[in-house]
Amino acid sequence: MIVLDRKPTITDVAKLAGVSMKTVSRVINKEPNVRDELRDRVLKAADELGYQPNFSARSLAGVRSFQLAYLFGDPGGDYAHGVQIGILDACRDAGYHLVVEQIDVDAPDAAQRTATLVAQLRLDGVVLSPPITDHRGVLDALKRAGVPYVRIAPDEALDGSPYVQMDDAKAAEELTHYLVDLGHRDIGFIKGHPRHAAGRLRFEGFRRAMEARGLAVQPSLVEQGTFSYGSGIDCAWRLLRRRARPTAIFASNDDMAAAVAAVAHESGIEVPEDLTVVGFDDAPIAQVVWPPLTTVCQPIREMARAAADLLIGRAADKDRDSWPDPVPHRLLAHELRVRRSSAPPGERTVARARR
Amino acid sequence: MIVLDRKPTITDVAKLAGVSMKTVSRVINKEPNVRDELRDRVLKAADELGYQPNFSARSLAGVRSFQLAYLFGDPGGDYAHGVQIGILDACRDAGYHLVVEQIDVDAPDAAQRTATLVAQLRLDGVVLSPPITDHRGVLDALKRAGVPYVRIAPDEALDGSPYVQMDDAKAAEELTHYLVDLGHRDIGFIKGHPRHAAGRLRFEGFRRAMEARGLAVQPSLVEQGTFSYGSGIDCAWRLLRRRARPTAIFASNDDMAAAVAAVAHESGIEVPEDLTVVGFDDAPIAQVVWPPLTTVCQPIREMARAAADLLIGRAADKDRDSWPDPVPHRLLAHELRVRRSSAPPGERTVARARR
DNA sequence: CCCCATATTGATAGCGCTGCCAACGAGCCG
DNA sequence: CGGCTCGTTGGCAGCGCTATCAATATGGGG
Repeated sequence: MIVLDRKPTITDVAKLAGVSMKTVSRVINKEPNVRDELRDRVLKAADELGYQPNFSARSLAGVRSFQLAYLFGDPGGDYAHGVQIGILDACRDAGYHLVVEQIDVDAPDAAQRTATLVAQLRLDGVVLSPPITDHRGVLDALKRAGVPYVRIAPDEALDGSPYVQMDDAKAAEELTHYLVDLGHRDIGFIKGHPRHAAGRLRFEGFRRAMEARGLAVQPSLVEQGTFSYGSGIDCAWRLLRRRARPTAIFASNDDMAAAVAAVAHESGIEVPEDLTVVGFDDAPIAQVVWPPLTTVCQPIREMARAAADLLIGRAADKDRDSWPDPVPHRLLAHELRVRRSSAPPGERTVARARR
Repeated sequence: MIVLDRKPTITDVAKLAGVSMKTVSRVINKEPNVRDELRDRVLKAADELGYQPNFSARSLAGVRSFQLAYLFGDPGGDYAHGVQIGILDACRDAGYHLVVEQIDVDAPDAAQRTATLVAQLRLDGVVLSPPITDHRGVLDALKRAGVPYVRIAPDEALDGSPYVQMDDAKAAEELTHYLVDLGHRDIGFIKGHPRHAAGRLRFEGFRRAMEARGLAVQPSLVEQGTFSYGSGIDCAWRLLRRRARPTAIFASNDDMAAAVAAVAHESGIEVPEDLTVVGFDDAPIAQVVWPPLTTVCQPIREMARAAADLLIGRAADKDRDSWPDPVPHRLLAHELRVRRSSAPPGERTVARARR
């Protein structure tokens, strides 16, 4: 181990290894056409000096920056945090760094903020998650700047950019079939935020499954939520104080399902004895409320990882200035998680619902 | 608005404004000693071109990078997310960017990962939150690299670096006094992770308050948790199946308090009628369990903001290569949040506890 | 045995910006 | 009025790296 009075540069490594700077650069960047002997010498020299490339210089001089950015909207979310962890997994493996930025979807300057970000930082790619994944202005700013981006769980998939998603509709179908198989007929549904694709798709899956079983979706049992716990509380009250109360409630996410459980509890309705409650996402809250929620596990972390990997892979593929055709996308598998918030409807509750 | 066929550079702005690059640089960086007239001309030119400085070039050429990093350990946490939002608030205002990195405290390469990070990226500062805020190896790596850092809620405050915290002990004292004032005498306590300062301080505050009121801390009513929901479950079981059950339980954070509420519920013990449960932090979970938890609001976001502001302020203060004396630190105010999980002990429960 | 395609290596010119220092004028003191 | 400081502006080197292209070596076909 050799210690310099300053951070070692590529020049130091080159001198020590007795090769040119360019050869060192080739080795560091794993470029081909370097003899094994030289490669070893360079690697050894770099190791002895504890050399680490300077990312600012790299991105200034070259076409790659080894930097991704993650734009998220929701300042509160487990969701955003999960996505971030997934991206970081990918970055760690690829030697990338991650810059994060929080952008309020409803702020008028969302697009401007995005434009500024990509103008100041050379980025190899940007990952977007809902709700900004569907923000026109943000997408346009990215497109104009020529920065590749991948959308997670996008609304209109067809903006020509790659995306990563799970099959929300199919998962909702499966969950609904599960409820019907338990014996539920009068199933309440709490929709998600109208602007989120996931919300629409989950309802669509529910609708399809009900239809497939010859059951009607009763409009009076469908409430419009926004994915927030608070909206779940409101919807739950409306649903539970009907005289013909449903025997099961399908909430479009776990936050709202947790809210339903809370309202039920407060109303003296036992879950799952008097009411089955199911959620969606398998968020942390699902295992922390009483009873733990039956839900669908959304592979957030894996989706985010896949998104970042697409970006990193593309950046590695030099001299490409557009995505391959067809545009890459990934569909990740979900999984039904049956916990204690679901059970067959009791006699009592069926009678009440039928009344 | 003038459009070039490439991103405008400082040279473009200089030409348009009819001044030297250096003057543009001065204006962009808000340096003094530029005549107002020139400043206006430069600003106007920059605006017309839509000029944005290139951060890579800035950090390569200069001594500032306008970049902070946030190192966090816990991959699951609301806490880490809250801190991040606070840092982003500060960054947004100061025109900084934030790089994030997740480092497992227990991984043997934590220090190495930190060293690599700071060797690759020129950083104006690093924010640390528990538990890595107390990781010796990480702190040493930062010190060796000469990168300023601020610790949030540090354990041993005296490593000579600035820190931001709340008064955990005092808050715990207040919460305990509140419980005693309600009439509770037999109060169970669930400690936090032994390696976290916050855990120790909260217990210390509890102990002091009990002593001040002439009450004994019963060792049999003190359990060691780890801040996790799961550990809360275990501790709650142990506490609640004693024949002399406490009338109140003080959990060192909200996750564990939520666990206590869940166990109580499962055991047929009503909260708060049969058992008062209080937590700490005012995490999202506190308002999402039933009943909502009485807790102490920890100003995470503000603490993080303050930490980032210290770093940014120091970076702005050119040619300083160490912190001013005395080393800056901030103590932020907490607040008691009384919700529905706490009530005076009922006759029945007092009788049982006394038995 | 020569020529050209291919593999391997090096020299050099910047990338866009800031640090340093020189240049210049104005104001001030003695 | 000389010599000084201070405020203001510009010139230029160079941060650490990669892209480009030239230079050289290697090998096969004609």
